[in-house]
Amino acid sequence: MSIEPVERGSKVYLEIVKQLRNMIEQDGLTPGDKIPSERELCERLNVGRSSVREALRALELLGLIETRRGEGTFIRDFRSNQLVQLLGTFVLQDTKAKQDVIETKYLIELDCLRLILRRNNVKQLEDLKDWIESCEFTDDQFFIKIVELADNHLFYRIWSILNDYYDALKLPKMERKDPFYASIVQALLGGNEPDVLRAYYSLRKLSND
Amino acid sequence: MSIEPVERGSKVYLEIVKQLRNMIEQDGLTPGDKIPSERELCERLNVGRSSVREALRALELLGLIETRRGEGTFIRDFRSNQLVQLLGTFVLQDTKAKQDVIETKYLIELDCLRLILRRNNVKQLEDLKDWIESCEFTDDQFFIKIVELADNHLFYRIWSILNDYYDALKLPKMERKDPFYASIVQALLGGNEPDVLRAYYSLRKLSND
DNA sequence: AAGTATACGTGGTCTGACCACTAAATGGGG
DNA sequence: CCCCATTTAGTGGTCAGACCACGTATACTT
Repeated sequence: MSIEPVERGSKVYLEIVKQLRNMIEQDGLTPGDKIPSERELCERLNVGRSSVREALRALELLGLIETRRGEGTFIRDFRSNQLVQLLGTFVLQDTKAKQDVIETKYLIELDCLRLILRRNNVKQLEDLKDWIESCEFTDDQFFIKIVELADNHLFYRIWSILNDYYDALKLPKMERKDPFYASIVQALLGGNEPDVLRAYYSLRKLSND
Repeated sequence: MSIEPVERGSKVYLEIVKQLRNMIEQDGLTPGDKIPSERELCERLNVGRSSVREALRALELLGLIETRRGEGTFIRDFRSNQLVQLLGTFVLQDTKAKQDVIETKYLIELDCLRLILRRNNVKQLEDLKDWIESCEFTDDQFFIKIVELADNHLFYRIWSILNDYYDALKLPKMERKDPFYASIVQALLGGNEPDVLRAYYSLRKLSND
């Protein structure tokens, strides 16, 4: 466990990333927890500090860990981005990729609406209805609630990432259009899928082909 | 351009990432092109080699560049980037919920079927039809083709990850059921969404509520 | 001219040395 | 006894230099 196998062909820093992953999993570390110091990792894994740092810096740029000088390195809440902004400038210049982001975001939102229909939890929908009537909110905030109600953790993660990408792309943000949101919720309460889809398409100004 | 400002508070390796981005943009570098060597970057930016390497390793883990020992560092075709893959393994790590994996996988497969309908590329569908009639294939292989035809790179990546997890969960694999696949393709050719959904539900033995 | 041996440039890694910063241990004054 | 200033140990941040392993281009030999 403490030894770093030669792993010919593989780079040391990638091995360290792997080891860190195991470490996190086995020790059950969660966001906020501290991981061993750089120097301790050197000893435990029998590698140089530079290699450890290469691994940590990479994970940091990915937004998976956070380092505080003088304190240590900590696991981060992956939901938060950091990476998207970077990717936005590097990768997403490709228009096809942009289009994919938008398309995927919308389709997952639709999937979540369908899931909510399937769950058929009236109480939660009533709460949602009260919420949209009682306060101001953005498009993001509304769909965060939608995705949460869909009660599928994977979709939640994926949607969050996509939403961050969406922001990074500097795509025009939806302005508030309360009646549309209300009609979506109403359709959800009605339990009729076509109505829900129609309401969503209206909001997004899409044809419902 | 050649000097690295102090940028107090910011870390050097992040500055280098930024500089590299500018460099790539200004010089119009595209995938496959070579970027300056580590030692040259040290000089040009007045920083230590370790810092340069931290930046490069981070970008490498993101899949944005590729390094070949003895040759140099090259810009990579990010369309095939492993970022989502890597992020996936981290993000999914704590989400062992089998149900979510299955549900998400199926819903994305459905989304892809809808996308194919929307694309309405008859030729590709004809090719697919020929393929399923002419050779043996597994459920995976069939849906790989489906997801490819959907022509959305993000869905392709996400589905691949989910499929890997599906395997890892040791969930029962679909045995070949040719007539079902044929009917899905037939429905796609027909261009009628309800038919497609019905065919898919039959394959997966789901009720189409 | 072809094939081989050498030299050079590249990334890969380790070590040791500082610095800046934080937090815990220490100790003295009330 | 307690509180606050000081010291101290530990942490990340950065740099410099030294090797190594590998690929390529060069020069040399045949």
